[in-house]
Amino acid sequence: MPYQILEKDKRTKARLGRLFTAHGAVETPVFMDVGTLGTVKALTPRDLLETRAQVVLGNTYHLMLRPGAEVIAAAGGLHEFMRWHGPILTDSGGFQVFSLAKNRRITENGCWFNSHIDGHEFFLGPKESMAMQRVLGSDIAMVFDECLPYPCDRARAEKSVAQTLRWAAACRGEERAAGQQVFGIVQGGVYDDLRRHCAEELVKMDFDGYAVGGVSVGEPEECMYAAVEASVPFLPEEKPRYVMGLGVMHQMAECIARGVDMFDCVIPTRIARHGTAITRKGNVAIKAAKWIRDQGPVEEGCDCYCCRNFTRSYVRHLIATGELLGLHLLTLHNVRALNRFMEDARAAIREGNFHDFKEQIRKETTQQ
RNA sequence: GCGGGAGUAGAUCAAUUGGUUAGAUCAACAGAUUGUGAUUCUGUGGGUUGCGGGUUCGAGUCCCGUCUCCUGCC
Repeated sequence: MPYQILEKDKRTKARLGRLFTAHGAVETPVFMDVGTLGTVKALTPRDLLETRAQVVLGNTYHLMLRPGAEVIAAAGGLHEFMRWHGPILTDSGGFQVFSLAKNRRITENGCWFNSHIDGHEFFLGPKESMAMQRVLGSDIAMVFDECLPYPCDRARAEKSVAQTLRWAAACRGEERAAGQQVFGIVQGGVYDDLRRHCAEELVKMDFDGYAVGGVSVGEPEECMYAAVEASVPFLPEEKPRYVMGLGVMHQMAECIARGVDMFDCVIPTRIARHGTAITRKGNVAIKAAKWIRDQGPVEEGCDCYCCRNFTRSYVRHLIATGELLGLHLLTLHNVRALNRFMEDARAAIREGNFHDFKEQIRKETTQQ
């Protein structure tokens, strides 16, 4: 039994669970850190352990180009290569079908890309993606899908969903690494019936878990929740649900309340590198002048290494001068901030007051 | 003392033979960022063109004076 539900919230659809992987159990709801190129930018695996990170993401498209399958195979897989011995989830490259849309053309069996690095042409489809994820040896592999843009007309969405389903079936039929789970991905844009259809067809293929994809691609927030509501109810209760690309606290809380267990996002690491801290009182631009002499921590009450040891004044100085330590410390904080958020969310579910927790998060992080 | 060169935004520099509202890049400040093409992107503020005269319809630009700095020569 790879997924176990420990507790269900009464007022919302929130669940407390445990996902078992080849590299350990994951307490859900969980936020997973994005480490596209085999590193969560600016952090070591030791740092990740300290922040109590549970899962790290890798990216098939990017790792396939650099360093390439042979190098990672020679290292014995991604865990060994990057020396992260906890669970790894690999994205299939489906997001790059969206984010690198200028450099690719879709065909029946997959996608021709022109490398964003040197322009050379190469092919990535369900078969190639699963082969690469097998080499990576991730605990959870994602099916190769097409992440649809927003807006997207009905005809295109229909065609794309049909193709995503064909690709999902192809991925399902591929061989896996030892102990590797595979998750399907629900697409369908803003069209509820397409979402439902996609979810139901995926469920027939019997994946280990299911993701909601194609959200947070520029649509209004209500559309995002609508897409989750149009997908999650048609997924099996006893399997983990994962909304891809979400990392804003109140948005994750809303999704947890709708029965979602897993999230990932570049937000904490990216905005850290741009000088912004995630806190329970909303985002704080640490690079702002008003902190220039501030002797308080980045976030009051935070237990991370950055907040326990350094002042806003100092971290601001590091960011302002472009010092590497600034990127490191703020990344460390932001990663810890989201892990702490999830720890509190799990505690709230356990204690039966997740609804209030969610409302409080919304109120306090979105005020002003 | 004499000759030459240079003075323009906080910094480094642009600006056609004199011609619209003196620009650019850093810096500063503000905002974005959602399965990373991201140490990124967008925006804003900022000028007595060393100073004082003159010529001209019009001067950063030409002329005179003056100050400062750099450089060469005695």
